[in-house]
Amino acid sequence: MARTPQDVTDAELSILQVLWESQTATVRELTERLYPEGTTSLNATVQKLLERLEAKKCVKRNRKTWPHQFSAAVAREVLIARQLQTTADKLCQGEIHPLLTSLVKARGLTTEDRKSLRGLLDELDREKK
Amino acid sequence: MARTPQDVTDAELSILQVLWESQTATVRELTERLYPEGTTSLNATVQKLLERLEAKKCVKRNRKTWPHQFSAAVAREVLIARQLQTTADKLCQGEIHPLLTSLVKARGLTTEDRKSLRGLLDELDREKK
DNA sequence: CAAGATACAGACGCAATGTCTTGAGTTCAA
DNA sequence: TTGAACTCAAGACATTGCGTCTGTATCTTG
Repeated sequence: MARTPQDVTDAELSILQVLWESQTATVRELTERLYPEGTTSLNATVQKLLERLEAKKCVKRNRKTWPHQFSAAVAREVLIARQLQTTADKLCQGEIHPLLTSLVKARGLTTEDRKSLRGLLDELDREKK
Repeated sequence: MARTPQDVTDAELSILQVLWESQTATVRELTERLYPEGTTSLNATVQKLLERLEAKKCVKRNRKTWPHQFSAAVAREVLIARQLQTTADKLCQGEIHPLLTSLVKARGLTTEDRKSLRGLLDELDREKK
């Protein structure tokens, strides 16, 4: 049973989190944000993580500027959707309905939440008609 | 940035999948089911996986019988919920609403699905009044 | 008791992932 | 223009997770 590598790893995700709020950032900025007390070698760490994110097409790099400017190439929503699909594949043979049921049954769904959900469902109904 | 071990690994999950349908099984039965062509050393592999699952309280072992009988100690639904929460924690600061939105917007939601969802929401509304 | 099966403890090996080293390229002030 | 300081790039390294295997103790049955 071979192991399946992660989509986006924890350290990589922490980088994306920053990029999602900052739009754009340099290696130095990211390092300072993520490892305020860190040594300078962590610059290389961040650089490597960015390199891997770029390979996964999760980050865009602008090589025209100096230093390079990095920005997110995937929205948070995309990662969420991807992760949900992975969960569905592993635990429900790809079905997403069980996930919905689980979430709806979970505590922490406010009246507001339920209302907005209904709104979404209504929209879908109208679309598919 | 330390790595976070997985809740239930892939190989472990494959064991649970079998237990979920069989209710109960021995090491031998599990091995034959999961590795039909396998060598006998895989018995030890399965044994080890069961041992780890037991430590994680995902599997119960009946030591009164010989050979031991194993059964699942967590329902699939629990793992689903746990996994969803993990996703929410990593990507939405614990909020589950974004997950719902993502799922509802995803393709593959039939009219039936939407109807049953509404049913669930109605139930909730009645509960909370 | 002997033989065969099962249980258990520990070790092994590979791959994933976070980190670091080194050397080359780039910019800019003196 | 040259040197100092910064950045980039490629690869190596260390730790750990995880699937697998070996060896030995323990149990059951004939």
